[in-house]
Amino acid sequence: MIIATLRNKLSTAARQWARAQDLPLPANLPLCAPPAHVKSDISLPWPLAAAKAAKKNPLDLAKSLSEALAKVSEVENAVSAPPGFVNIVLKQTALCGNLKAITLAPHLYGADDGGPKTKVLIEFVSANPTGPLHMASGRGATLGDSLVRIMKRLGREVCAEYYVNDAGGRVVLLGESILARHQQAKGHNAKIPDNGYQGEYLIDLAAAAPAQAQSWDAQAWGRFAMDALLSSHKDDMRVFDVHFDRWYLESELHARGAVNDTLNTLKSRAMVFEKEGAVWLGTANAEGSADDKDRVLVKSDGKPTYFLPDIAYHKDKYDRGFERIIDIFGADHHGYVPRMKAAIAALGKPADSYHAIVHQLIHLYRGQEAVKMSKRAGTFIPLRELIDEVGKDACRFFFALRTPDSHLNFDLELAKKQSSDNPVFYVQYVHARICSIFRKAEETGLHRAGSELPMPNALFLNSPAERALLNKLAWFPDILLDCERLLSPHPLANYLLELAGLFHPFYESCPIISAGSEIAAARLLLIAGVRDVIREGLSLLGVSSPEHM
RNA sequence: GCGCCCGUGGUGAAAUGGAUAUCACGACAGCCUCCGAAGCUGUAAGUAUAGGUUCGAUUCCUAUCGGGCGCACCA
Repeated sequence: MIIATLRNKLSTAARQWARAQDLPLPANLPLCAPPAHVKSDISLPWPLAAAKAAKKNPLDLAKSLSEALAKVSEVENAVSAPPGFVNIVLKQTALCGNLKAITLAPHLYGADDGGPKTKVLIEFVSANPTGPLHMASGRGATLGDSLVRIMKRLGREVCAEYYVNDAGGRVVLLGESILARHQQAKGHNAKIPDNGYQGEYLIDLAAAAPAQAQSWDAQAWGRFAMDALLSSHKDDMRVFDVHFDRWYLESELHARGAVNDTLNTLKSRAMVFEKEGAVWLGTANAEGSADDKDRVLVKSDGKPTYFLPDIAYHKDKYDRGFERIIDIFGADHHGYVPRMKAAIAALGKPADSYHAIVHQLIHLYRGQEAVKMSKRAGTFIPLRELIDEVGKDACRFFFALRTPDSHLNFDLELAKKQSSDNPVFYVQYVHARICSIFRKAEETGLHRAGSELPMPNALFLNSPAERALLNKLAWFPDILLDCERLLSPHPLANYLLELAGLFHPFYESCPIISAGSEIAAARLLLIAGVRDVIREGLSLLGVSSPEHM
């Protein structure tokens, strides 16, 4: 946790310096990893930002600050660089101490940084149980699950939920659709409703129904299909290594009257009005409202829209004590965000307690041709097919590499063909290679399995390739904080790719088994650190770390 | 029409307003008697366009062009 330690020490030193200079105190001193051509471990751009307000030359500020920071015990040297950076080189002993700490307790590296203990609920996927999960759900699942893992490691109290829309008119519509498939299978001339579910998965599902299904009505068929599809969603998530603390059923809300209670709450807060026989949430003209329209809560036929139970569900999240609510949506639902924000405000909850992550959609191609994905029309690629064809690790890493904002095109045929080019294997290969080196070290008697490697002499691990690895390992905890701040695992995936990229040049230039025993021990410690950080990092992404490939 | 998101080498992506824009795939030229060649070394190639703000813009603002998505008493 050397970067976190340095952040504290450098900030303290900078505050003392600023006081002596009669300058405004830097609230937090941002530490950056320097660009490739700068040969230092930490870079501080702060003097550039502060120069204007202080009415000083940034380079002069940097020079003066660097002298103050050079006194921090972990700092080898601190120098100013134009136009106003402070570049810091860390002591070899400090980086080696960090390395040693990683290998002693890899699972604690980057863990619990003493940050906020707010209770967080992250809801994701939440696909309707009216068809198999499709490929696009893989993106939200990867995003949510990786984020939950990262935040848990950082010591946050976070729960993952999947909301299941198992109530309302969809049950009957699904039932009518599968019943038609059932009758077609018996040779009858049955028609799937126009707005029903055309997907061929209902043919197999109808065939799998028990004997007593002969007497079922559409409602019973719908119940049967929905149970089966929900169960397939659970299987898919298990295979994709995505964990939910709770599968929250919409029917639970109706069963215990939470939907009506929520309506009454909104009424008592004077957020509701009646018009044309329907009940509306008056969000259009509410002060500071996120939404520009009023929304129907109860239709003129007396039935609630999807929106009212959704509000009830979100109210329940707050009622259960969660202080921060994060919803993950695909871009096809982004229009939903303003109205949910307005609903949160209508419930009297603070606006900043609710956050929606909107990830862009995956556009599916077959060759040059775009394929429109639709569960109703049955034109989609099931997530399960993608996992089976490309592999869980490759899928998750592929999705984890991109920001939620990126629009990505996906050609399944290409993905299958190129799956061996997937960057995840580049990272996993480093892990397997290091494991192989340890096996070799044991065979040759250089190292005993399970024995502790000594703290290296400061004269070792000094070559550029070794220093680069030591430095990169030091930034891992900071990367996890970036992921939390950006609410996305993509900085971690990119970090692992860069770490792996630094290992291979080291491997080429620094032999281990054939080196002298002291150097060998130091290098074994270094690669143990790389191995551990890769394993920890991949596991946060839900990706395995094989010892052989 | 209105709103949200995105335009980065041939392809796919990265870069809290910071330094000489990073990585992988592909291309080209090399490297296995040597701890795993799923690897390494080197070369060529990039911020859609036009303005603006700034000491500094891939990043912020405006316009244009291109693409995705959304604008129900469906969910």
